[in-house]
Amino acid sequence: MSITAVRGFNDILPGDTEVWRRIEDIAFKIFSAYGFSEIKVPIVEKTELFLRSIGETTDIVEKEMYTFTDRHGDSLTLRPEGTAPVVRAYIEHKLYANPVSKLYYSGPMFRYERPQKGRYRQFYQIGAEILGDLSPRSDAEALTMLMRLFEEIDVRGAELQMNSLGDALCRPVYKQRLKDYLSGVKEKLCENCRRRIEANPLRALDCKNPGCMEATKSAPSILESLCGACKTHFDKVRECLELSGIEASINPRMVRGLDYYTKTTFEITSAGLGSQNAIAAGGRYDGLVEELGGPATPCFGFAIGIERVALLIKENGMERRPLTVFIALGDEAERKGVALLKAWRDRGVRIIEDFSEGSLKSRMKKADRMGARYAVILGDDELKSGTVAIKDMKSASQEKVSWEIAPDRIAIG
RNA sequence: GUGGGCGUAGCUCAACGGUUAGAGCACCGGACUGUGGCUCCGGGGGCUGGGGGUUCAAAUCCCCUCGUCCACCCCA
Repeated sequence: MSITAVRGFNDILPGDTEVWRRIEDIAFKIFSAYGFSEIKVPIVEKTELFLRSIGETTDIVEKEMYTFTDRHGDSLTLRPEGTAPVVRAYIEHKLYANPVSKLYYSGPMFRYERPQKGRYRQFYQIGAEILGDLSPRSDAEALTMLMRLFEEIDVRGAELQMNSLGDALCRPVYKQRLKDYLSGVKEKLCENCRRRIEANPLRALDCKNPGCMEATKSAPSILESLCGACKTHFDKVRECLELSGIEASINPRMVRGLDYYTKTTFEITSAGLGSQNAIAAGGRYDGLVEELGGPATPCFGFAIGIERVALLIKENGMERRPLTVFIALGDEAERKGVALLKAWRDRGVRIIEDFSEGSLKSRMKKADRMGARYAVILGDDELKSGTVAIKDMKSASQEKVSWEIAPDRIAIG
């Protein structure tokens, strides 16, 4: 058996790469319009960064990280998400000297999970972070930008769900109320959720076990436990979204898997992806920068799962620049072809030569198979007259054109 | 990490435990000596994912393993 790729690590092949390229191009264009700049951060970070940001008791940290010791004896980790590295860089380079930093990134993330459709061990995210803006309008603006992106790349049926997780003031109070409630219905909960009462009570609200869903039906809602500041913030976000014409449904049971979130959290899902249906998610993390050693800085950020978005728009026909296949007949034509191709490509024409020696028939067939828009034939007749025969593969019409103007003809589809 | 389905030609899939594992599409060649797509004819392709076991006989049954998909868990 020959060597294969590592489980959960995929090759993205031509056909798909065009879709990916388009997603990235449109995202970057829209982000730029909203004033964001690109940041590139390393794929490997010190393990401690993720322990402190994501949370030591989260699933990601406890069982999904690619952690190893390097030759120097340092514990390093392949980044499982993009926010922590960006925040690290923000602090390290003192970007907080600026009034606000709007940053976006794109690249691979790594989590040791069981691969599934739309879930791989190396997966790609496009993310954006607003650092240094406490206004609820920046939450709404980021969400508006995101929904605009999905509209532009033609993702159908993207649904926005939101929640607020409160802050350091009101979340602990709510957590206790929820713990008390859950303890009261402990008998009806699944084994998993019983453990959650102490470890992570919010998770119980998210459980799909029918018994748990029934038992938590009348559990206290976090939205009713928000402190004044958090409530005002959440209301403002909703108002701004409405003003932007963005529909959002409120889901007080939606919980995030990372510890650093505060106030607004959200998830955008799309039908047709099975159970891995979140195509983007994120929220506010007002405490993270300080937690990692920087000045207190309110932030909002999100990440998009490129594989999942690519699955949704795969059907859309990708337009490419027209391809031309060059067919030279005979030694002299081949020599002339070398010079012509060089000159034409320098002018930006997308053209490949068919170097095979089969019959013209078979070479035409090959050109057709390669998806050529045009076939350019250079034989004895054309050599004499300083022309090439350009065959339009769609209409089957053919004309002889001088070497000078041929590249203009085949440049257009 | 748990439970389940599925791995046969490049692709989609056939083949009751029993000849040399087939079909469609794709590919290559010919009919058509400088012209593709349609038609007809011919051809090449497979360690049946891998390893072990049961059997006179395994693509088929059993075990292990790898991969993939679904659900759970979790998440983008």
